[in-house]
Amino acid sequence: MKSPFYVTTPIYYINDVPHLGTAYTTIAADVLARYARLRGADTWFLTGTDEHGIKVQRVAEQKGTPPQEYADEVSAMFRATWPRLGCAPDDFIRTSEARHKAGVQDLWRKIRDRGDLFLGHYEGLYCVGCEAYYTEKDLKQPGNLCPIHGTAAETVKEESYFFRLSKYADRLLALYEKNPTFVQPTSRLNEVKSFVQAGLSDLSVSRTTFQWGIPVPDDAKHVMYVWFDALSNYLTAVQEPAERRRFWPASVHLVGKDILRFHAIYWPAFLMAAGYADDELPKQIFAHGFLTYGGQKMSKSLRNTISPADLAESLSPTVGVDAVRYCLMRAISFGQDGDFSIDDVLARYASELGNSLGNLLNRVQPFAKVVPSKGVTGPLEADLAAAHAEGAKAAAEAFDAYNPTRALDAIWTVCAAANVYVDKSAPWAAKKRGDDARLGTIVATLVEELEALSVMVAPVMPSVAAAMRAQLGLPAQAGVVGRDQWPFAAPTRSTGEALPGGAPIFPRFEKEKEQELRARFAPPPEAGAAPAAPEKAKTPPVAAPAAVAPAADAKPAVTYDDFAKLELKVGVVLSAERVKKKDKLLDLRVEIGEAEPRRIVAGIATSYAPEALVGKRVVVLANLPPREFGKGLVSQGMLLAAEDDAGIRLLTIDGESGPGAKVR
RNA sequence: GGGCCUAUAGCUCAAUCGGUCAGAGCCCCCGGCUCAUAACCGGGCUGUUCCUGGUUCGAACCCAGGUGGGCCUACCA
Repeated sequence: MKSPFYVTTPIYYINDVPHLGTAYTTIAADVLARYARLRGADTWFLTGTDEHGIKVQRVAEQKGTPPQEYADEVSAMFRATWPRLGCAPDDFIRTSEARHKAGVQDLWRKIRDRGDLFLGHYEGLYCVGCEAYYTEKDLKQPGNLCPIHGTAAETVKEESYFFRLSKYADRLLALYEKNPTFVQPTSRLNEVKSFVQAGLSDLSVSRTTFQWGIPVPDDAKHVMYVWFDALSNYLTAVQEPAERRRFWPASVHLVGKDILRFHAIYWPAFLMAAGYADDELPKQIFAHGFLTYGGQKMSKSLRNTISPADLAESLSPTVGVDAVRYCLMRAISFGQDGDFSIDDVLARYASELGNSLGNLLNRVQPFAKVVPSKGVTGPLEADLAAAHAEGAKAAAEAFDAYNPTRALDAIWTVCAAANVYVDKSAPWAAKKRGDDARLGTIVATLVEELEALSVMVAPVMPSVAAAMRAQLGLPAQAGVVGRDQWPFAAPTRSTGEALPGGAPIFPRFEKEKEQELRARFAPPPEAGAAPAAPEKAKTPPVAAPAAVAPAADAKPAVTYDDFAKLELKVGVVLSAERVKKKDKLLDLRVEIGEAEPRRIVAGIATSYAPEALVGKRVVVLANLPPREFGKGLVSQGMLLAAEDDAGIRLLTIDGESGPGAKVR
């Protein structure tokens, strides 16, 4: 019997909603789990939600609900999404559950008792009003102002527990050396290695500044910080009941490449520190790539428009989910970045699913209502059997290597061979000349091949597999531990069994429907042009903006002479373009009445589309020293603008004051 | 700017160790078939494998530099 197979997705942070990226990971995990079951492995598939932290606590407060209640709500939404995508996790863990809390605290104690957790101080920029740390990025510059309170964040030292990560660098490197497939794909392992080789610093793993988290054992004023809490889920989910412990260690943690570091470095280090031996560590971390949709990278705005579950349901209430799963697994080489689009879905639906697989099933139906007697086989049957054997083996090897893309490729090669077989064997000719024995052999052969295909397709397209089997008069198939059901050779059918047949599984779309789908799921026009995302505005800040608390924000008085030092001028924007790799910056040419227009780089791309700026009259601070942004990008001045939570608004001129007019 | 990844046919992507691998599917064209969802089968078409240099008997593959793209991070005068 195969050893147990335990596959996980990351637990998803409930600050976000399920989107294409999370769907991709979860579907991939589901595919691997279904495949493992088919092969007879004792299989466990885990997903869940990550629910603690300051962000969740704050959103809950703003809604006036207890964090647990808010978490219940969002977590339920995640849980409800997976069946809509054909995913059937065996367990769904939430970090706010008692079993998780107990498990994490247990892990904490083990590490503490072995001496790798120690009390120290965490230093960061802290807003008193929020009772929270921010990075400089989160704060408004200059001055590190809190976006909510408008007050300056202070550098504060806080008591914090630290994990002695630095101690594990050598053992981690040894692990990677000994087990080169620990991180997949291989190119990712190199990344991880070089990160570890560069040196690891100890990790702050607790906070005292918020309460929505898991209390540190014997020091309840501390709450565990994100990664310690979150990563542990893989372990805590298989602690109770005790028989579930057979699944540890995990066979593979599926993760996006953005969180690889945490899984490939922190997680094994935590486990090592808790006393786990190398063979008790997860066997593999598999980092998949990122998806773009229609060539565009995923963004907040896109997440809201492209819901894979909606796409699936619009496509077809019966097989839409399978079609989406198929396309995600087929079109995107697992482990690499890839693109997903409605055009691709429609093309593959028509060609690979409808014409190749679906139509094959229909080609058999007119010839028999029951499974005929198979009779003597010839070279054509041998060819098909050979193609089948090769394809089935290749597909299994690909699935074993967590490469569903290649597995599907191999399966479709078999499908093509079956179509060739129909052509060459020409059952219609046998029928015409009344050769029932030959016709029977051909139909029986095809029925058996179709059964094999229904099995091989099942991990990716479970409902299509079921529909195929129903038309072939076969019972639904289910995984049985210890029984390998992979069809290395096509199975045999008993003569006389019913072939119920049925309507095409992948009916062609009407032109109108296709157009409608294309329109509805077209990638949205270039994102980022919209002024101040309304999405953000719907979460009003707790306190009123800066004006209410002028004292906190006030600067020391200046003299008129100080003010007079500023050279402020009216400028007209001649051109504006985005700056590559710098999302927030726009590169502007502004005419301010000098010989040459000024080049000004302004951090306003989040609030202004470049096109909208051309011709605008703005106020320019003209006597600042040039500021270097790298790569020859030099700003010769700055634009005056007002800024609050709603975004950035440029100061402009009431009337026609020409370029160069002095502002005072 | 720092780190990492990536670039192959019009499109989406393959090519285990550098050596009959420059390939598949889609699109398009031609032919065949008629069981089937105007489906299927056969044939044809398109390549300076991003650029430049290097290593080698031999490079899509290795090395150096450059360019385009992506991700993380930084930037917000």
